[in-house]
Amino acid sequence: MARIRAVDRRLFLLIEIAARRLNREADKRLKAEAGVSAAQAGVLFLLLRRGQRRMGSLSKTLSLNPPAVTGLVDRMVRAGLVTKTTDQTDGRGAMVALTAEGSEAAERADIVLRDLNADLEARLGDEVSDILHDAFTRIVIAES
Amino acid sequence: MARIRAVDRRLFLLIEIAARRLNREADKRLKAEAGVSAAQAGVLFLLLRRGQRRMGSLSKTLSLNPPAVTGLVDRMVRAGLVTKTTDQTDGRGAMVALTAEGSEAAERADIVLRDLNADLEARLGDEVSDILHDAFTRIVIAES
DNA sequence: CCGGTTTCTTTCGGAAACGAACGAATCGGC
DNA sequence: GCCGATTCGTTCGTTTCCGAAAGAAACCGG
Repeated sequence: MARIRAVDRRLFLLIEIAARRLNREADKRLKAEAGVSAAQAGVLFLLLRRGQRRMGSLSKTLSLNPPAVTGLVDRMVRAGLVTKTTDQTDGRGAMVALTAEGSEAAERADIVLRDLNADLEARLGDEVSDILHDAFTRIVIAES
Repeated sequence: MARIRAVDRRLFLLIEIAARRLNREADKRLKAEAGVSAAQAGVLFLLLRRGQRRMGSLSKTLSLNPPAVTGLVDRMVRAGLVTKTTDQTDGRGAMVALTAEGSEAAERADIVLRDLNADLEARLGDEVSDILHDAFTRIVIAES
């Protein structure tokens, strides 16, 4: 409790700490139950829901700098989760798609994410969850 | 907007993306106006408010793993912002304290943080800010 | 059809974070 | 007083992310 008061009235710092905790918890569970990291799960989730996507699209959707996407996808290719090929309609673009193995991992990750989400929302309560959802959606949309 | 729907109903992913955005924005402003990174600002803020602290205390308060604190503080020592000495009362402990230069940087960082906080709260509104504050405090406290 | 611009991605160097494993110092039971 | 257990911090190797700059491909005005 005393620990909290130290960052009291700095919502910004509080969000960083909370995000770190949530990410650590999610990463641990995802690695144990789906065999992928939290960052990789974000990519898998998108590909599962929206189909194959270009690097730039992943970068924008996940709000990651292009170099971060390059590294992340490269490790996923090495792990056999996705393939990276040249976009047929635009030779500059690189298209990322799930492999069979990647699809299975994505399904498992999806279950874990759903579970984590349920836990989190249960901890917060429905009303607060909705407000948080709106607030963060606004932050993510803002100046995009 | 379409971009948001992709992570819709995954509060967890939304928080991660939002935290990344906020951190990137804060890091840029802190580097420009206070000459320190966002991670360093967190340490400076704590030392300014609570006085010298041991590594383990920083680790717990900021919810960072011990190795992360070692690296962070080492870079800050190299930058002349803090000193690291052996705790007099316990030879195992390492005490971290602000230098004169560090104090000045901490004051500047504090101003920037206050500013960022005001921006964020203005964007969210008072009521939502309070709810968010409570919610994240609960997350940070939980199972600590 | 061709040089310049724009768009997309990668390379580079560094900061920040993690888990696992290790060494040093203290503490506690005997 | 001593020795095992605990606590504290660091080292190691890896992942994830950033900004800046370079490289490659497509587009476009003349």
